Amino acid sequence: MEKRNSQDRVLAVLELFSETRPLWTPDELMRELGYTRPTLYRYLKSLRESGLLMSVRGGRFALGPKVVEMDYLNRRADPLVAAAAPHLERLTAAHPCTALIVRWYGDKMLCVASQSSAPHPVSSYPRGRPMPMGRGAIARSIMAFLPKRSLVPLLERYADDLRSVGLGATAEEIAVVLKRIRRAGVAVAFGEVTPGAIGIAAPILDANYPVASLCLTIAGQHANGGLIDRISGEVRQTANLISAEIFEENG
Amino acid sequence: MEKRNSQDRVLAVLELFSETRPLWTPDELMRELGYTRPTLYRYLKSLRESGLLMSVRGGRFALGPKVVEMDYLNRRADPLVAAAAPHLERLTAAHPCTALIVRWYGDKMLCVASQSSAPHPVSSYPRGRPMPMGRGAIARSIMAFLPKRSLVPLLERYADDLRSVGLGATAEEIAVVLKRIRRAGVAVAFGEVTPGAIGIAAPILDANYPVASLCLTIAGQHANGGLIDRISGEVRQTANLISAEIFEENG
DNA sequence: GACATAATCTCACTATAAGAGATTTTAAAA
DNA sequence: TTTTAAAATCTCTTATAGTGAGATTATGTC
Repeated sequence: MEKRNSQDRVLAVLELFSETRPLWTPDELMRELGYTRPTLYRYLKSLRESGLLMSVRGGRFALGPKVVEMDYLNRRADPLVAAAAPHLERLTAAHPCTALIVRWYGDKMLCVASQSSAPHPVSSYPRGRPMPMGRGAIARSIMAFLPKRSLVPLLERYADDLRSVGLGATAEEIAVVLKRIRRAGVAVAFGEVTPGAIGIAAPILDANYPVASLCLTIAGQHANGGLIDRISGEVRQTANLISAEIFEENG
Repeated sequence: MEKRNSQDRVLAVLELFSETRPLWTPDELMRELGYTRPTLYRYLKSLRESGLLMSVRGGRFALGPKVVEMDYLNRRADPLVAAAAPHLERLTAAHPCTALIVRWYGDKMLCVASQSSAPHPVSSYPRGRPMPMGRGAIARSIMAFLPKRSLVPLLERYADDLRSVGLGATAEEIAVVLKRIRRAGVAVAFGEVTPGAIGIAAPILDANYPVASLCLTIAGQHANGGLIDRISGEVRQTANLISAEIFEENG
């Protein structure tokens, strides 16, 4: 891997922790990162002392309590979470549904706020869990607004998923679909993430860049075309309100 | 402040974010940390690119989405959270109460898991929010087991709080109370954190060091001496089970 | 007590970080 | 639109720290 400065090297340790691999031994970290033993132990010492990592049984490391505290601070401070809360309240009062705010960062999407008025809400993607990028309304509502330079690598990476949900077989076909979504200002997906559910999502934009998406999920069995159209309008409008409130001047 | 290595200097930026001050401008960060402008901007660039910080309106920074994702990973990976879950389930089924696991790290306590069977549970201390150190059963259950070297600075720092809840007026008096708690293996507090509530807490120990506490909170109006004694026994026993399961060999 | 592994230390060498000051970019005001 | 101010980045010299090989210590197991 290319040479990096020291601060990036220590932060790179944190990048390794994932859902499929939440625990690491020092030897594994050394091998994966290419660091020597003294270097890695110096970084682990700093990360442990700051609370970002903690030791767990078997000589392994996990993300630590500082992370738990910082997430609490983020929940409290994120203007997007604050601005969205009354809108989620209103939308879930108006329809039996789940309403989510999903942030797009780096190349991941994750839910940062949600409310539900559905009878038995079960969230496969609770706050913080990265969502699948190649499928669903949320992903498409974001992709539709990404600049080409960011979009092209994503389309390549998720080509199989995009093909398998019937979005298109070629880059040209996919581009056509995304253009249509951009014009509509909203994306709709049927059962792509959660079987039997309809997702309706619109992007939240900061200077035309999609930083997040607002999504409503409803049960397929209750839906007809008219309802979907109405909810689509509300979702688009609400996403625009949130965008204006946070990211436009004099908002 | 004393000289620190680069990795600690960059992590020190993250330390500044707190509940009372969740947003910072670069100028404020420079002043508080004593860093020059180019140095701080280099650190901010790394932290922003890793997702640990994000820009919000008005040229300020907040903790970013990476923190939200890492908290999710911590919830999934923390063996304490996993080991405690069935016990919290059992305890909240047996009594109308709120049951919590609170981790002790650095000099802070924060809730990492909770369940409630109380009729109207309202948590003043949701996951991640630091809890007051000078008052309540949880704090005392932890303090009672801290080594003297860690305990003495804490007693000094929270002397006023400790006095105002009637624990003792002098270090000697407080030491007597903490010794009694250590012998009992459990601490009980009446209305010190949440008015009208009784807290009953026992430490979770790793090699005799208190890394966490298990606490049950019940409504004061339902309690009598016999119930408190019974719940105290269950809390102590459950905390010991959890300690054994996670921190003792062949657990 | 012996042995193996985990973790830390030492120090010479190498590389990078820091920061003063300059420059560029961005935002705001006129 | 222009001007001004502030935010942010860049350059480059100097100073400092980081790296890692190998040694040593600490810890755990048999």
